[in-house]
Amino acid sequence: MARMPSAERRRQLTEAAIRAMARDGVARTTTRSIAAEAGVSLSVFHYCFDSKQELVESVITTITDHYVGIVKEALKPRASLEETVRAGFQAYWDHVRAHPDEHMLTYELTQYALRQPGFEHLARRQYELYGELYTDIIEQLSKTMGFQLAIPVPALARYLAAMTDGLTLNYLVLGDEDAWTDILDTVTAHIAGLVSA
Amino acid sequence: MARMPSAERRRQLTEAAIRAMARDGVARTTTRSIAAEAGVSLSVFHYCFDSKQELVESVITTITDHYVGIVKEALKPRASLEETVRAGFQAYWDHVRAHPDEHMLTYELTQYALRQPGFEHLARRQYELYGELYTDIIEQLSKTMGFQLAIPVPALARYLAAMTDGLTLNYLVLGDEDAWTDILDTVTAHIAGLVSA
DNA sequence: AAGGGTCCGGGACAGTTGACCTGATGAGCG
DNA sequence: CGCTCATCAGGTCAACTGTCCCGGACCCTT
Repeated sequence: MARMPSAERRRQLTEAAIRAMARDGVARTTTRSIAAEAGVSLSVFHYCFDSKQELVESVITTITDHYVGIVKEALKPRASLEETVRAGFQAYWDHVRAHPDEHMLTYELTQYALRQPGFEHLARRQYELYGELYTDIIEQLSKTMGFQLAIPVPALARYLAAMTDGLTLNYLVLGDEDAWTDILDTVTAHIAGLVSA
Repeated sequence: MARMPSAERRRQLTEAAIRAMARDGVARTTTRSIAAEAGVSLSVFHYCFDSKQELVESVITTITDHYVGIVKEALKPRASLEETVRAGFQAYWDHVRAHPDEHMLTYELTQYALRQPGFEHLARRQYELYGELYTDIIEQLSKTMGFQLAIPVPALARYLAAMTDGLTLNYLVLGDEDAWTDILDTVTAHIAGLVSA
């Protein structure tokens, strides 16, 4: 094995853990399978992390930040508001279809965190970041395109975050891509309707 | 312990498993803890179920049917459509607030089923039933109150199911009951707007 | 070149879990 | 009164998991 500083090894183990968890599920992912996925011995794992929980904490914060980056990336201002919203949803949706396991993992980790004593704050952080993410998007678009909202920004942000979350989970369970054109259209129209240009 | 036929004992063990899983989480629930919760010896468990998986299957179908019953119960026709929708959501929401663990369990079981080889169909069945549930509700209300829909019934049903699911999960993670008045109002208004009286 | 901190490997350990078995006891039904 | 079904206590077993220890290899500094 190539030697590398602990910090980098930690990052490598975190990435390996995400791959292993996305593939096998959180419950089936052991310290041994993570070490194997990273191509290092089990001892290295405990050299870099004091415990498995410490790694899971790293995994949760990493994948949450990653998720936020995905959504932020998806939304770029376009000609009309409706077009912007539609394209943003489409870009997000394309990512979900391309990496379903990774998105499924976010749900698993949420529940793992909620059940693990002392980890509840990580689950809350995850969903608070989702809310803040949509708050930022709304305010950014509001400045760029200029519109008034029918409801308070935090309420809209939370609604959008929750709805996107529910739609994603529903898709991950049921699949059936064709069914989503109508639904995304409905959502887009709704959002566009909530603002008055 | 009182003697009872195997079938009834199975039901009792299933209920005990739901309580134990809702309290401790699916991952921490062992055959021993379920037997203890039901107040029987571990032998009885294996007398009634060939394996733990057989019990989990029973748990998933039971809790899914239970959930469907809850939502069906929540929706009773009222004076106006908007009032009906609002009251239905409120009744459902009251149940979520009263039994958060039970609802959380439905999410855990979905993921358990998706990860357990041979159990994927149970997760799909769960979400298909959600879709059918809302389809029934829409058609029932459509007959009772008489209205036309702006989008296909299956699409609306799936959208409602997914949105409710997402809102519930968001609430279970973040809590903060006060924030939901605005959101439920928005949802209600949206649904009412999707139909033309 | 020598030393020491950093990193890595193999192996061992203790605890838990699901599954299974045995043998015995009781309750209720035909 | 049978005999079957249901229950129980107790223990065994193999597999797996997180954690830890010890020895050795590597690399940078002095």
